[in-house]
Amino acid sequence: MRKFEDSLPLQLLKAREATMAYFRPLLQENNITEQQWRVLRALKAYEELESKQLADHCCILSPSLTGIIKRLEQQGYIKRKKSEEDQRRTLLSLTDKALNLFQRLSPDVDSRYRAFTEQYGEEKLEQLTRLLRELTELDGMSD
Amino acid sequence: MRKFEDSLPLQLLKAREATMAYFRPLLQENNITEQQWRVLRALKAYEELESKQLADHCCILSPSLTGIIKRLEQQGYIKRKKSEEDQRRTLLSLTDKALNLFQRLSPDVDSRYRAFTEQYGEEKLEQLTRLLRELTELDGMSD
DNA sequence: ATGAGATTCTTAATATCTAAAGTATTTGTC
DNA sequence: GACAAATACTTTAGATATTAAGAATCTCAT
Repeated sequence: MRKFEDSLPLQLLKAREATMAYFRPLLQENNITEQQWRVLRALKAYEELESKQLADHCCILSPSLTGIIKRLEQQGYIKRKKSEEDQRRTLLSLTDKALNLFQRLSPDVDSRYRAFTEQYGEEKLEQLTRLLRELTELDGMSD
Repeated sequence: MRKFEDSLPLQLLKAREATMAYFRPLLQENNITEQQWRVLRALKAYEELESKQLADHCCILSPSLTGIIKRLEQQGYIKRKKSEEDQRRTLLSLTDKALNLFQRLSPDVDSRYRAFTEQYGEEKLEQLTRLLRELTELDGMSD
């Protein structure tokens, strides 16, 4: 069996931690969790999404998302409405408060991202991104 | 700000999911969680560890590890003893039951790992490993 | 029109994450 | 040798992950 430290899942976990180290302080200062931030960013990118689609984009399971949505709604960052055509569906979108948050944080996010890119190397980042995409597209055993 | 799908943390998360997809079924069949498996593997590699060291190796925070240890102990996979020199320290190691588990699962783990390597490509895996290591060693903002 | 099956979302139960506080033990200093 | 600071671990509280089950709604063949 592979040596413990050579485990690919563990390496990916550590790499993710190292990357998040650049952004976590900013999120904490603004009382936003990592998952909340992921949800907000997805909604910013797609304007309006159903809960299921949002879960897929964010890699968060529906039951987890239910709670995250509830708390984000209480904090006034997102709003929900029932779909007209299909009463099962819930449509989610950002509030002005959330849009303001992005306005306020974007510069800092960008500068932290630049700091990371400079330290790691732009070329290596592109290579890494390509390798990760190819890995993700494998998905040879998805249920 | 970077496009949502281009977020490196998200890419790393998805890549980890894709990788785990190869091994998760095996763990589930044996009623072992992902974190438990990580802890068991670390203890197999290092024979005997203090709780703190184990937490570092596994990328699990101490408070989480406390519960994981407790459940693994109840299931008879690990044993603990107090250090003689320093009564604060807890020394952890695997039981025979855990060693048997490895004997039983290793062939399956290996074959799943080979399946993954063949599909992804050995050369790409080495490249990826190198890039991930360099990323992890950055750690330019760790507290 | 209707009932079986599918789809969307939620609830429930248990495990884990995270930050903060608490406990026990040890170390360094005076 | 007493005592403040450091260390190892646990506990607590709130948020999230995971699986299974439940509730509401929709689809479709009959």
